[in-house]
This record gives sequence, structure tokens and C-alpha cells, in this order.
Amino acid sequence: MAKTPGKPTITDVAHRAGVSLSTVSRVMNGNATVDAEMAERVRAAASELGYTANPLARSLVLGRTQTIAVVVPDLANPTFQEILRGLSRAAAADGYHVLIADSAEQVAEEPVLATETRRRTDGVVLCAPRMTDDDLAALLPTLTPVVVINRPAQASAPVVGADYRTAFRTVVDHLYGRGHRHLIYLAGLERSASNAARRAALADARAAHADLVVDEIPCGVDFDSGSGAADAVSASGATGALAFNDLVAMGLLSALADRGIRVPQDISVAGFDDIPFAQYTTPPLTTSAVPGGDLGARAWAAMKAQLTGGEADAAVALTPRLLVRGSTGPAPA
Amino acid sequence: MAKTPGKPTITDVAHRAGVSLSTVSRVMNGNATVDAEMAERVRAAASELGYTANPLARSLVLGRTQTIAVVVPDLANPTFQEILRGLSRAAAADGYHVLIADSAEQVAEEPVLATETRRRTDGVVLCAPRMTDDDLAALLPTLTPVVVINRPAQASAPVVGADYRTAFRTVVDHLYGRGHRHLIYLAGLERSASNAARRAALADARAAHADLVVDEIPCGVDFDSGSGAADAVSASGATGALAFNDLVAMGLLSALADRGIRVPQDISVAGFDDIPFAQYTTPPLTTSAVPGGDLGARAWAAMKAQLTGGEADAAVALTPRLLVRGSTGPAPA
DNA sequence: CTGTTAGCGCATTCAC
DNA sequence: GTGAATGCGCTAACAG
Repeated sequence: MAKTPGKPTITDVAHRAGVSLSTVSRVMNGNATVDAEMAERVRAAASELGYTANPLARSLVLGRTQTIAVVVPDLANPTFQEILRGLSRAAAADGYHVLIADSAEQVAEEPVLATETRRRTDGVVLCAPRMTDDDLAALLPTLTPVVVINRPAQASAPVVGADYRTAFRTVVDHLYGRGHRHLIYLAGLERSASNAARRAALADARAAHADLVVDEIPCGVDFDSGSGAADAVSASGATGALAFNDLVAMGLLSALADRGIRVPQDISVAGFDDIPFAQYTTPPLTTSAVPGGDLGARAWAAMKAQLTGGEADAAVALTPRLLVRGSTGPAPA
Repeated sequence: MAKTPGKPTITDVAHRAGVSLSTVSRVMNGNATVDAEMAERVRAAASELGYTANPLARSLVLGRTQTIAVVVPDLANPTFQEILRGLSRAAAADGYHVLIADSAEQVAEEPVLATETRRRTDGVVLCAPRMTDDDLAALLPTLTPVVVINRPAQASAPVVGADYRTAFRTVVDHLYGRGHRHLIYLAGLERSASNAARRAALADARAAHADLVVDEIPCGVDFDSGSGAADAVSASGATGALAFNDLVAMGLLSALADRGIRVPQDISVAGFDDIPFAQYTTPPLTTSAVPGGDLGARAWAAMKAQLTGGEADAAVALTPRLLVRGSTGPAPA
């Protein structure tokens, strides 16, 4: 049968250059020293044929794929998109490719996807895994090298995450600095780790400022939760509201506007996360930005360290940056 | 040297089951019929060893990787995220993996990334490629199988995209149906294809409705452009404003509110894209949704068709769905 | 039905 | 310095 043009192989190049295929391999990888003229002939033949080594074949023999896998709970979540972007670009800068796996919030899929993608890559990054601590602890050793993002310290893998406690504390201090002494926290999901971090920050702030009062009401994590809390917020007499996140803050802002309550004149409102539209609310929302892109880049750094034989830092925590905008102002006199 | 546990190979399984490695291969792939008892022995040995065939080795011999590549101009863009998500999930449902490549809006990188990722995958999806028509035309044949998203019909590859012309026409007709006879279009970038599609829709509408007047003013594509156009819009006397996209509409909404102009009582405002926060503006924004997830799923369908030997439809165009919300109402009397 | 053989395309020993 | 083997792990012809 006539050989379809297809992709030229190393043998084709060897043939055309009149050398053995091992010589071609040598010049392509710049390994051993090859006769100058011969090397040139090989390079010429290669470029004429448009030859590029088959990555699959190389992977098989070298034992590495130049690819890592990233498992995320939901590709549609802006937080993960930012992380993925930072990770992807950092990895690309080092010549690595990224294979993605979306668990679609199906906890049971996480270990399956991680294990499966791990076999076709050199390592895997678990982004905010939803599985239990026990499951995670059992899984991690089988995935090495592995990096975990946004999940409290794990024994058998480097972790990179944001320091939500310090970040939230910064928001509280911002309000305190503007004269607020009575705040109210619109809590997120009761048992979530992120809610716990915010409450810890609140406790820290109370301990640091004896004259600070921070009420807390159960709320939620979305726009409607925020708007539903408006009456409770205004009834509390607090001069500043700390929303669990930006969505909640936006809902609150909207409901407050409906009631004719002015922000920040009557009450200050702060969010958390700096979602893309936080800057477009009326007034623009003061919030704290978790550097998703940086998180991703750090995760890659931790992976790269392991890939190159080194040891990655056990844990790195980035502190989100406070973004003061129009929704917070001095406490009303 | 002691053999590190590592991953068990097909030989290990064969050894343990006391059969030849081809028999193991057979039962693992359910190919030829194998003696029942023997097959059972093999399965037992495989599960005891936790054996799974090395995907790399399979890829090399089978000539397929069960992976496709997706090249996007910017992973941070919500539009592409939705597409990527739809694509990824659809592909996963068929047992395929997705390798991503972010060109970071570097046009020159597109062909490089496409070509490079193509070699490690079975096909590539080009998402809204920025390169010139000529470059694209030259590149596509080298990538087969390939699918193009959101870019006008190409000769050598199936294309999936949204029908922006029909979609925008739907928005215009919605306003016309509510009694509006004088509209104003806040145009996007002069030379962009998406702007041309909207203008074509406007022309269609004018042709269909003799009593319809549609003004047009140059504007832009972001929030600030929209707010900057507020005065021109109110001065025009139009009863309805058609923004190039949601960001522009949101900017307009915000500036209109500052001027005490009520929406939709005094003027109706419509956006385009249905970005995540369009439902949270005050009032909620009427817009048209480009089904990003569907786009991705369709792209996968087109790829799958090629992968399985079939021929994909040359072009599929999805029509965005009109979402009527609070920012549009009847024309003021 | 099962075992033996020959590659997939390449990097890397080993002799020359 | 260079070419001839060996094998990465697996599937698919090929014999038996």
C-alpha cells in the first residue's frame, strides 16, 4: 500500500540525511557530540520534511509527558477560571501542557478523574477538592506528584491557598478605621471552611478592638440571600455590613436601595472575592481580592519543584488584597 | 536492581494469571472470545494488582489518544469559559479528555499552539481564532480533524457559532412589539464582525417595519463606553436603547440612574450576551443569551463526528435566546 | 481459542 | 563519533 504522507518519522529523516536514526535522535536532542557537517545535514533534512518528534513516542520512552492535569469542581466558576488561567500560562511558560477535568461538583468523580488523568500526565493539581479529608488523605499518595489548591493543609502534598482569615480581618479593620464600632456579618454556609475562616477573623478583630461589636446573622452565599437580609441589617443598627461574599453584598446593596437606605452615607457595605462586576455596582463595591491567577501560578511552581526533583514548600498562603471602593465610607455621626 | 512497585504492566498480569500477555490484552479489551475460566483468572489478577493499561502505550500503538485540544484566545473570558465547560463535559461523556491552550490573545501563538497540541491529541478545536483568514485557511488543512467556533464559515473545517444577526433582530422586534418606533443603537467596534452582524439585523428590521427609526451612535464595548453615551441617548429622543452588549447596557443604566431618568418608564434598555450579572442590575437587564455551553457541546459533536469517520455538518449556528427582564417595557405614551 | 511475533516512534545503551 | 540493537507497554497480525 502506498504510504500516506502522514507525519514524517525519525526514520524518514535518517534516510534523507543518509545517516542512522540514532544520529538523528542525537542532533534533535543535542545530546552527544555529532560531526558538525553531519549534524547540519540532519537539520536540513528535518526542516525540509517538516519533522517534529512524535510526542507520544517520546513520552513512552522517556516516561514523561510534559503535561499535567488539573481537576476542578466546576469550570464555570470564576474562581477556578482565574486559577486555571494562571496555572495554564505558568505551565506553558515552562513548556508544559495542561489537561483539564471538570468533576461538575460530583464528589464521587473526583478520585476517578484524578487517577485517570494522572496516568496520562506527569502530575495532577487538585483544585478545591470536595471529597472528605479521609478520602483525600488516601488519594494523595497515589497521585504523586500532586498539588492541592484551596484546601487546608494536607500531609502528603504541598498546598497553596489564600489566607481568608487575614484577608477578612483586613476588611474588618478597614471599617473599624473609618470609625465603625458596630458591624454585622452576613454569614455563609454554617459548616463551610470559608465561613469558619471569616468567623475566626471576626474573633481576632473583637479581641484586638475592645469597643468593637460584631453581630452575626445567618444568610447564605448568593444574591437573593443578601437582598433577603436587608431588613435584618437595617434593624440591627449596625453602621457597616460585612457580606460573606460579593454576591451577597450585591443583593444587599440592591435591597437597601429599594428601601431608600443610602450606601455608604447610612450604612457601609463590604463584599469579598472581587468578582468581575463588583466594580460596576452602585456604588462600586469595596471588597477583598483573592489573586486567583497568582494562586494558579504558585500551584504550578509547587508542581514544577516536584517535577524537577526538588521539594515544594509544604504550604503557601496568599493574602488577598483589600480594594476600597465607594460602598464603604466613614461611620455616620 | 529491585524493581520498584511502580505501575503493574500487562506482563505482570499475564505472569500472575499464568497466561500470555496477548490473552490479557484480549480480555481487557473484550476483543476475541476467551475461555471463560481463563478470562476470570485474568480479571482477578488484574484487579489484585490494580492494573490499568498504560494510556500512553495504547495511544502509540492505536494511533489515538482519546484526547482533543482546545485553543482559546483568553481563558479569563467568560464566553470561552462557558464554551470550554460545555465542550469539556460533552467530551468527557464520550470518554475523551481535553487539553487546553491559552494563546493569551497573542495571535502569533495560535498556529504554534494548535500545531503543537494537535500532535498529542486526536483533533483540535479553535475557539474564536484571531488570526487572519489567510492564515486560518492555510492552517486548518494541517490540523484535521478540526472544528472552528465563533468564526464565519471556513472552507476546510466545520464551524459552529451563534447567529448574532437573527438574535439581535429578535431584540429589536421585542422592542418594536412593545410599541417602540424610535430606537438608538450604541455601536461596538467599527470594524468588528459582531458589530456588522448587529447592523445587518438593524437593516433587516428597518426593512420589515417601515415606521421604525433606528439611530446609531459610535460607542464601544465596555461599561464606561455605555455610561459615556447616556447624554447622547437621552438627547436623541429615542424610547429604547440597544446596547452593543451587556457591559455597555450596564454602564448606560448606571449613568441614566444618576440623571434621574427612569428605566423602563422613560426609556427601555436592552443588552446582549446575558453575562452572569445581567440579572442583578437595577432593573434586571433584558438581553439575549448566547448559549455558550451549547456551543461547546455542538463543537464536540462536530469533532466526534469526524473522529468516528462521519462527516460533521459544515456549519451550525445557534440562535441566542431572548431574555425579557425589567429593563424593557412599553414605549412611553 | 491461545501463544508467539512484529511493530507503533523514539532514546539509549552497547559495540565498532 | 557513529550505527546496530534493545525496550518503553501495548495491540494486532500471525501461526498453532
